[in-house]
Amino acid sequence: MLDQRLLRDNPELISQQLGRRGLVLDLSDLQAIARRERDLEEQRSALQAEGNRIGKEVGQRIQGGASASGPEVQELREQGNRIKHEVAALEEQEKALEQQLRQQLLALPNLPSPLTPDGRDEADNVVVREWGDPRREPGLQEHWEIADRLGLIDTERSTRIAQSRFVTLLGQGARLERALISFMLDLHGTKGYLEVLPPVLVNTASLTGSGQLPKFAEESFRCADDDLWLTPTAEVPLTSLHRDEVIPADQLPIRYAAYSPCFRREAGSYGRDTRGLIRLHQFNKVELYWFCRPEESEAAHEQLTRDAEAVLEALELPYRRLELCSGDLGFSAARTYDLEVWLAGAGTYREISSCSTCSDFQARRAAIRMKEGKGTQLLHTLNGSGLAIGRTMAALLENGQQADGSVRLPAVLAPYLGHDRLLPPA
RNA sequence: GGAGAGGUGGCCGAGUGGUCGAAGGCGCAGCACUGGAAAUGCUGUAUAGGGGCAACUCUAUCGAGGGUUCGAAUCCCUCCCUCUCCGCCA
Repeated sequence: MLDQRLLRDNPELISQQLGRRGLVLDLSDLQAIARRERDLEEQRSALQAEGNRIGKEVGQRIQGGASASGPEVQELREQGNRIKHEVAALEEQEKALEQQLRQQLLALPNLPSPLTPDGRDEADNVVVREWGDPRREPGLQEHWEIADRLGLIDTERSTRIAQSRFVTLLGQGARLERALISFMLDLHGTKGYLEVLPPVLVNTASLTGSGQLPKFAEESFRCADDDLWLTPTAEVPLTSLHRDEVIPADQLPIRYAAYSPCFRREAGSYGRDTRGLIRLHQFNKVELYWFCRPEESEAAHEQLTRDAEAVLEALELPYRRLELCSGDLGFSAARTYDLEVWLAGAGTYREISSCSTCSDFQARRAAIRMKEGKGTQLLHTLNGSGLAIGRTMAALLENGQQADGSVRLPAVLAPYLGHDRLLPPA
């Protein structure tokens, strides 16, 4: 959420910055609402002060011996009553405005960072760096073909169990998935991340705090009988881990690495990536998350991204880092690096991680502050995949495929699997 | 799901209609005392929003929302949450 004070004082700045995202907004009405709300608050609190004064005087007079039903006390009571009603009327208006304001503010995305390059859409994203040596031989298989051939996944039967866009992992496939989760959590653990296994059913407040609601309700699965949703990413529970808290500044930065299954409706992507492990309603992910001081967030963003890249490098997967342009930023992000892994079979790079700094946007929504000396201030939050497990497996299969039909796996996984090669079933 | 108990400041804990943002204690910070420390003493120590250059000041907040009242932490209603016991259960 954006700062109401900024809205009151400088709505042009907001429109201009959101303009970089491609939004055309006239915020003068919203500004008027914000100002009117503040004026009402002023009026109301002055009236309340008067009411408090009268209440005290009544008490003093009665205790001083005046009759509770005497004329002067009676007069004060009537005054008090009148004020009470006026206050109630003002409060009603104020609440209505407040609600309107909040509702509209919650629907506005974050301001892009000054460091975010301008651009319309993904075509304007900037390749920042490339790592590794992509295989480009002809005749390489795509991951679902390999997975199918090696008996790692069963897509068809998953439809029977659930729907399309679900996958069941079998045998070596299930083991590899589990190994990747463990490997990533272990790796991040050595870098100071605290491992977290959060609830994957989250309430509305949690989804609102991290920015998925109210705008993107159609992207999440909801439980009909409860105020609970299936989380689309561990970013949601991790943000709310500290919702409504004031954190002593000397405890920052706080860093978490969480494994969770993630659930997404993938509305509007019919027909895209229908095969394999790329786009599923349920997938596994290890998520990295930072809470830090505002002045640290830029460096934190680089570090978090490096920590995600370290996974790809350890797994010997070629990748490139993109900096998203202003028009391609996610709702809560001020600045984002996407990591794209090379898929040798498909012959393309595919997103495998998205590392964002959200400035104080989520912190304001979720009321997460830090305390240093006296007074509190909003902190900054950052998140990034480290990494999406299914896409990692896809990359390992495509990049590691061998002429003999086996798949060579990176050495770092051997301790988890007991071998470094997937062989076709005998 | 059934029965009961309870939700007060960073923590513990008083407070059943009147000047209570809230006694007392602990913790924390500053000062004094000390060679230094402990102990002791004094002072201070919530959050949000508004006004003010500032000192400061106004309003709200005792789980949440509504009600009674001139006035509510205290009374009434609804809801949420926590704990204990029973049932069920991985």
